[in-house]
Amino acid sequence: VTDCSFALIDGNSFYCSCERLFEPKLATRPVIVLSNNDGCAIARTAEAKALGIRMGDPFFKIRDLCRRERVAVYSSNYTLYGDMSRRMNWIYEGWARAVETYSIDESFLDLSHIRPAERVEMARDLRATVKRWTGVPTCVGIGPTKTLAKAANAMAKNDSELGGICDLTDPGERQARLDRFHVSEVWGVGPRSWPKMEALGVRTAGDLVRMDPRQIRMKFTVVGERTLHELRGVPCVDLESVAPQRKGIAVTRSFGRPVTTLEGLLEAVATYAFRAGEKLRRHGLAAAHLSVFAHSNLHNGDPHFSAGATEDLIEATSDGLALIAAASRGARRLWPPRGAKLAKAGVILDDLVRADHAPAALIGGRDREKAARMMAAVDAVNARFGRGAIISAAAGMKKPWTTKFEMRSPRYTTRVDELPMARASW
DNA sequence: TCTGGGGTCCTAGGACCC
DNA sequence: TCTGGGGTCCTAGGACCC
Repeated sequence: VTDCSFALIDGNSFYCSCERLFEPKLATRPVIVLSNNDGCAIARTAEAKALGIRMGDPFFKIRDLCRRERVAVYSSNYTLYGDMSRRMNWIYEGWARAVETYSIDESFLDLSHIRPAERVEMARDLRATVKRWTGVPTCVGIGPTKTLAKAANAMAKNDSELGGICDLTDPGERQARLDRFHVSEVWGVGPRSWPKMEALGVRTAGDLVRMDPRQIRMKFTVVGERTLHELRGVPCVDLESVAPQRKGIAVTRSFGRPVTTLEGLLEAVATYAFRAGEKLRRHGLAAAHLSVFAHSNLHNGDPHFSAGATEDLIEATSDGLALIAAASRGARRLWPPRGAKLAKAGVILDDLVRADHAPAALIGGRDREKAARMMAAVDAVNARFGRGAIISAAAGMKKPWTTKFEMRSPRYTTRVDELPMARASW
């Protein structure tokens, strides 16, 4: 085994940090960012956490607290976060032998080419550069496996004395720290597993390291066994510098207002299907199956309804209009909702194939050339004038059901008409 | 009393991640 | 009034093949 080394670098309270970039006066104020539909808190700064705001807290339950404590509240601005993420990854490429973009705010770096004694110094430079070039504060975890790098990253976050960097390369220090690291914080050990682990006497990551791999495999399958070996420093999970081909694409949204009519549902699924088509085309893929689902509010005691329908496409396609047609068929099949009000719907594409490998239907297919030319034109116009410049009429014009984003910041870095304004006086 | 031995594919459900 | 939106992988069991 060669001397592997990975780093996990991530943005601190990433969405909140992105919002702070263009509102410097928020630097010391608590900030939170809400999920789609302004539903729950999904990102909180340290100041917001200190006020007791938890991950996933419904906004309507903490609204008063936020007003009282002058918490800055934002809707999600994925365009901004995605662009900042792209900039950060571009920086990482210059430091690492290979980079795996793991999520919008986390990347694994392959540091095997850097001598062990120099890795922390390098991490310091990287953090400083990311801060200087993007403004986003980060933490770095270093270890001989991805699972250890991930744990190290969490340790760097939790222990302010570490200065944002934790290195678990040294076996002695590693063991000491793993013994103080609760097993529920380990990457791959979820809320279903850790109570079962505690029942086996496993409380910390260090306890897990000392277990018999065969016993862990029996109770937690190979997934659990891999985690154990990774914590021992034996790499079982490779760095994926090339993103594997997508297996499915979903566009699902809660409604800003409940939907009670078939027309409303048809507009919504047409909107989602069209958007799903855009994602397909950006990846050069086509879908052979399309599913539609809709359900009522699952939290508030309203009459319950939940249904889905899957449509076969005659041939795998990325044509937005063909997807809308299939989504409409699906929506009509699951209608009516038996008196329930619909709170959410979605479109899911499965069985994705590369568009240039998609077999053509012998009978009943469309004119694929023509459809492809039209979609290319639509994509070009929307790229230039903004998404939604051209839509399908089936998506509707008024859209009373549209998901709420009532506190969204401008798309500062990607839209000319939303550029930040600087004023100077002298 | 006793009923083969090897496969593949698909699906649903569970668990996990951010 | 009000509670997110994406993904992945593994396993067991059923259906089927020769």
